[in-house]
Amino acid sequence: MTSMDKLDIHSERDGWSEQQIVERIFEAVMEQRLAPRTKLSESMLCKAFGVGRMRVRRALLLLASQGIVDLHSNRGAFVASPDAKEARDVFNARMMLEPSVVRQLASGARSPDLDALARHIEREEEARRGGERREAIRLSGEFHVRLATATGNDVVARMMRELVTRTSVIIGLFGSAGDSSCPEHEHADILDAVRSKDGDRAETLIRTHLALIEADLDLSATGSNSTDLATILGAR
Amino acid sequence: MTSMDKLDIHSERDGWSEQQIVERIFEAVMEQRLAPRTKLSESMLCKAFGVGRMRVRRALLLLASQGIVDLHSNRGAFVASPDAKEARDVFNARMMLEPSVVRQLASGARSPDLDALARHIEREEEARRGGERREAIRLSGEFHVRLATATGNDVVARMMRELVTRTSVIIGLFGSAGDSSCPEHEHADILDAVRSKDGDRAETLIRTHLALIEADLDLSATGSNSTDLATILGAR
DNA sequence: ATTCAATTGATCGTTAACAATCTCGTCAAC
DNA sequence: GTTGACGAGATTGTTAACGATCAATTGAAT
Repeated sequence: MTSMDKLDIHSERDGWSEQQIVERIFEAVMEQRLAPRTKLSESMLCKAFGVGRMRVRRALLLLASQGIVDLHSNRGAFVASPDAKEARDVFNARMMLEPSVVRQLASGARSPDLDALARHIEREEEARRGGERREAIRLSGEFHVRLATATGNDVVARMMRELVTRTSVIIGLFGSAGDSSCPEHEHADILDAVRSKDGDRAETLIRTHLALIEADLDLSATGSNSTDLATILGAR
Repeated sequence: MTSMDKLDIHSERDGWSEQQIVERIFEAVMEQRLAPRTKLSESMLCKAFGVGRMRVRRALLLLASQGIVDLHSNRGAFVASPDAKEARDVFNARMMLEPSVVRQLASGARSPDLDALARHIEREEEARRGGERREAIRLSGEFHVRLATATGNDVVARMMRELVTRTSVIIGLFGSAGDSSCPEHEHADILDAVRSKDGDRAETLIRTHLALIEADLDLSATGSNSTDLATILGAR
């Protein structure tokens, strides 16, 4: 139960609660259906969700506090477009957290949680085989979140959720041509290491896993801001 | 530059900006001037800061998203009162992050940053000697935040800021009689280890440092929520 | 043709009033 | 004496309208 869950659930009889709105935008960003720099106009969201401006603004403020969207005074909300440094910071933070997470899981994790992870990996590979790219991307990120939630630590779980989502934005921006979701069997390997209580191996595996994902990025490329140039010089 | 800093600064000609309000409440909580479960009524805050209800609500929502305050529908905002599990989760999260932070600093940190940390420790001991308990508590927590900011990783710095503040609340709730701020020379020792590029020692020192602080808590005590009774008795 | 300035249109930030909900004090019934 | 319901008061959630700010367009002058 993170602090967020402590917020009382508002009446949902009409429209969507703001948490649901946050969730939807969260997922859309993770699935890369909402591209960075996409404008999220208030009135647009109001109509889309059928709610008042209040809830939309609260949702946007919440998303902004998590680095998913950027707010510009009197100009509106936009899907975040992190620069190269921010990308490195996010990966660095994950490099700090995730090895400890899997090590802790290897030390002692509940079987049901591990089984759920195994099922998750199955769905993941299923989606990948089925060619459902969006679903595969989403599930691939969600796996890391589930690793964190499996520790039972809600604080860490919330942090990972935020970091993974920001990673999705980063991959969308800096991902090279190759399929951004390239874990292949890596997730399964990590889970195997956890199951055999080999903390060292699990830690090493997830380290190389993260390093691989980061290495697949082209951080020197057109930082986020150059989108401005593209927009100005190009179409529109 | 964290994502928060990307938010444009609003006009400050009248009253305080919401970020300033957040900062003030943040500090008040860290200095334990605002006790857990303290009600933060909107109208009260409006008068206190001389701003409209809008800014107060945005500030409260932001604080709620960071676990500093709890929001209850139609009842208002209250300073968070974490339970024992939440306390353990926060310390666990810090145990995951901070060793990596000091190890990274030991690997390579800029001298000016380390000098600033040294000066900070001086002010800290000065405040402790001077008997300024509040300032000592605040500086003691801020030291850990400054460690994180010294890495140059804004994402990690923001996380640490949140974790440290929540730790302040936790100490206020579960701290045993003894002075909660008992680091003595530990901060200086950690900085020494970092300066001599002894990553292993720095990691060990901060681990024991955190363990000591956590051990000083009485987590079995009357958790924050006397609602425990209701929960224990099976109410709800 | 290019540049600069003013106008226009749209969007956001703020305020004020209204409606819904909860707390607390009072009072009657058991 | 305790328990339950009830109503006044206060506080929050929501809505609607206003004012402010910024981007884009239009137009003229160089």
